[in-house]
Amino acid sequence: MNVYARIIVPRPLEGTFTYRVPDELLSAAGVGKRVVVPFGGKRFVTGVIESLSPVKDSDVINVKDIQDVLDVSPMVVHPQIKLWQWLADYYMCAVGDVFKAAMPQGLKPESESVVEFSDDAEPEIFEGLTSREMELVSIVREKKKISVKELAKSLGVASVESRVARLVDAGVLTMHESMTGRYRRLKVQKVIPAIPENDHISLMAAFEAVKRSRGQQETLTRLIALSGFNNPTIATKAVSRADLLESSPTVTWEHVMALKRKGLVTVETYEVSRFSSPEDGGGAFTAPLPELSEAQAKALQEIHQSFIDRSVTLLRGVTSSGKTEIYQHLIKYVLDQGRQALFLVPEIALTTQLTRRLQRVFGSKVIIYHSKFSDSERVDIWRDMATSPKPCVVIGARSSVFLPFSNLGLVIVDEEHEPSYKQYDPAPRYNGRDAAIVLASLHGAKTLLGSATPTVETYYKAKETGKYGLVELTTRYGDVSLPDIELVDVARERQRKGMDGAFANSVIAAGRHTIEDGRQVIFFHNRRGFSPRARCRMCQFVPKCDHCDVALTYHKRTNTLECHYCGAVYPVPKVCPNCKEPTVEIEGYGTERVEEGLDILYPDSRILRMDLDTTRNKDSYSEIINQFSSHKADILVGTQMVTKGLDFGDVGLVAVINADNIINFPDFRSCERAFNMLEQVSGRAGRRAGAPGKVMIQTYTPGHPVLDFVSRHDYTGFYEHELQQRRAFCYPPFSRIINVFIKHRDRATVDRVAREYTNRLKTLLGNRVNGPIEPPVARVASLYIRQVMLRVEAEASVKQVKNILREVYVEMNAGVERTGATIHYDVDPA
DNA sequence: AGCACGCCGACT
DNA sequence: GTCGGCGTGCTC
Repeated sequence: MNVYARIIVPRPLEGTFTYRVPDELLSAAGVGKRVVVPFGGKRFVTGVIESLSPVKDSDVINVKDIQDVLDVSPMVVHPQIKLWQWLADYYMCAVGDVFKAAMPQGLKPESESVVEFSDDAEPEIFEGLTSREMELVSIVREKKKISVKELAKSLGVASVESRVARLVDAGVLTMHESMTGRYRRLKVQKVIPAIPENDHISLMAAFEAVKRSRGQQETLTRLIALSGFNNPTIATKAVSRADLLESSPTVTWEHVMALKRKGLVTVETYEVSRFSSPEDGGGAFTAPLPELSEAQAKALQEIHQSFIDRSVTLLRGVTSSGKTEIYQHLIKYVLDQGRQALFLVPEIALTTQLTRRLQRVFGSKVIIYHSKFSDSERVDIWRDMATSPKPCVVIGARSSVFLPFSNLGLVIVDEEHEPSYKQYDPAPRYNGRDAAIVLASLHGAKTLLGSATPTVETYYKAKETGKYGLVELTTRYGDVSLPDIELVDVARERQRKGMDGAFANSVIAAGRHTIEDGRQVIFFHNRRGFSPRARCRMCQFVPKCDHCDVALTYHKRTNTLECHYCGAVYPVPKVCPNCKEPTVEIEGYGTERVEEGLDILYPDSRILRMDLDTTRNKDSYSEIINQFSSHKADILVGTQMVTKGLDFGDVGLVAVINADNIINFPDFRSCERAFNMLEQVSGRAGRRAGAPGKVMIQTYTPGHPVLDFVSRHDYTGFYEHELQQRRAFCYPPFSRIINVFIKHRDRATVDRVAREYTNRLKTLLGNRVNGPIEPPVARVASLYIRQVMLRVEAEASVKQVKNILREVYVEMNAGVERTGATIHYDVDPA
C-alpha cells in the first residue's frame, strides 16, 4: 500500500504538492520533517511534510517519489505549520512564501546544476570547438567544478544552458545535480595537557622536552595556568584555541602542534551552538530580578489579572515608566513554569542595553535572533530549539515568530506601534506584531503589547471594544519630569532674520546654554526616505536606475551608485549624462550637512553623528550610544535611531530640526507616525531627576493639531482627535486596508489592465475600491506598477473580499485575453 | 520564483 | 543557415 505526503515547497505557488513516500522511507517520514523532492525539470528542493495520507487526491496524476528524509525528529514543530497557513491566508500569499521566509536558508538546501570537465574527452574533439566554446571549456577546466549559474556569471552572459548541453553531448563536459549545503557548524578547538596530574616528575620531563624552544615553553606554561592543571582543588579543563592564543603573543598554533607531536597535549574539536557556550553555567540566573516600584508592581498585578480572561493585553507606559522591569518579572514567571517567552522588538532597537538587562537576569536562557545574524547562526538556533526544547526567552525582530517554539507561554511585543514590524517587500507581507498574537494563541499563550504611544488600532481595541485588556502606567520612574516643549515658527523667524542656516537663533542659544550647563544636546533630523545621491551642479540632473523609477543611492564604501529596489550597481559618472559637464557631485546625508553646520556653530563641542552611514558596522551603533551616554560628546546628531528607547546620558535639550517633513506625508497614518516620533524623541530629554529637559521643535506649521498634542504630551487627546479623523474617512480601525499592486513590463498594458481590473472590482465591491494610482515608485526592475486601494469597513467580511479578489485575479489571468500582468497584495499596510 | 521549451533577429 | 535572445507555461 502506498503512502502519500503533502509537501510544502519553497516556491510562491498555491497549495501543497503530493509525493509518494517510497517504502524505504516510510519509517523515516513524519509531519514537520524536511524532505528532498524533485521539483520541476531536474531540480531538487527541500520541502516540509505537511501531512501524510494513504490516499492521494484524485486530481494529482503524475506523482513523484520523495527523494530523501532529512530529519530524525521534526524541524518544524506544531503549531508552526498552522501559523504558516494562517499567514498565507491572511496576507494573501502562498504557504511556500511563508516557508521561504520562516526557515533559514541553510536548512533548505536546493540542487544546482554543476558541470565538470570530462576526463575521457578525446583530444580531437577540441578542434571542432568554436572560440566561445573554448572559452567556456577553459573556465570549467580551471575551476574543475562550477555551477551553471556561476559559469554564466563569469562569462558575463544571460544563459549558457544550450552551449553547455552541446558540450555535454560532445563528451567534453559532464553535468549533474549537486545539493548546496552552505551551512557550516561552528567548530571550536580545545587544548588540554596530556601529562599525568599531580606527578612532579612527569611535569619536569615535559618541560625538559621543550627546553630548546622558548615558544613551546611559554605555550605549555600558559596552558598549564589556563587549564588549572597546577591547581589541585579544581579539575583540569580544556582551553579553547582562542583563549590560549590570546594569552601571550609568544603562543602560536605551531607551538601547540609541536607539543601535540611530543605527546604533551591533546587537541579536541567540538561542535558548539553559537548562542550558548558550555561555560556560561547552563542557564543559572546570574542576577536577581529588579525590585518594582509601587506603580510597577500594581501594573504587573493588573496584567496578571487581565490575562485571566484576555489573551492580549496592552501596557501603555509613558516614557521612562519602567516597562522593562515589568517584562522581566513576567518572563521569570513564565520560565519558572518551564515555558518559553518571545520578546519581540523593532529591528532598529535590537541593541545592547535591553539585551544586557535581560542577560543579567536570565543568563544563557536568552537567545537573540534577527536578520543581521549569519545564516549559520540562525540555523544553529533553529536546530537547537527544534531538537532540544527547553525554557528560554528569545529576543528578536519580527522573523523570530517563525522559530520552532515548543511550549510558548508569553509573547511581549515592545514598541507595538513601530512600523518596522511590517514587512513590505518580499512576500509574506506580514506584521510581526499580529503574527505574534496569532502565534501566542496557537500555543495558548498570552500576549503583552507595550508602548508609550500605541497605534490607534491597538488602543481602540483595548479601550473601546474591550478585545484587549488595558493596563496603563503613567508615573515616570523616579519622578523624572516631562520635558517642556517649545514650538519654533521657522517662517516667522526667517521673516525677522532669526535663522542661521537650518537653525533658529533661539535653538542655537538654548544649545549653547545646555552645553555650558554641562548637559548634552540631541539634534534630531528626520530624513524620511532620502538617501545620499549624485546630482549635477550645473543642470540639477539626478542619475536614476535604468530599470526602476528611483534615484540611485550613493555608496561611500564602494564609491558606486546603487539601486535600492533592484540592486543594480553603476559607477559615479565623470561627466553629467545630461549636460556633459564634469560637475556631478554627491549630496550628503541630511545629518551630515546638519553636523557640518553644528561644527561651525559649536566649534568647541564634541559632536557625534548617528545615522545609517555611521552605524553600518555591527557594533558601531552601541559604540555611539556608549560614547554618548558616558558623556564623551556634547552633541548627538541623528535620524530616527536616536528616538529609540535607550537611556542617553544627561540630555538637557532635544532639537527637532524640521517637524514638517514628518507630518506632511500623503498617507493616513502620517499624523500618528509624527506624534509617535516626536513624543519618543522628546522622551530622550530630561532624564536627570530634578532637572527638566527641554524640547524645541522647528516647524512651518506651529498650529498643526499634532504639534499641539505633542507639546502637551497628550496621548489620549491625540488619540481621540485621530480617531475622529479615521472615522470620518473610514480608515482603520473602522476599516481594513488591502493594497493591490499590478505589475507589467509594458506601460500601456499595465495601465489598461489596472483600469479593467479596478472597474471589475468596483462592480463587485463598489466604493470600497479606490484607484488605480501610480505608486510613488512607479517602476521597479523593469516592471511598471499600478496600485489599487481597498477599504473594507470593519463590519464587512474581509474573508469574502479576499475571495472576490482571488476570483477576479483568476478571471483576469484565465480569460481569452491573458494579460501576463502579475498581482500582489499588501494586507494591513504600515 | 526557477527553468525548460519554443519562436524570431544578427552573424557565418 | 545556426546561435542565442527572451516570451510563455508548468511545477506533485
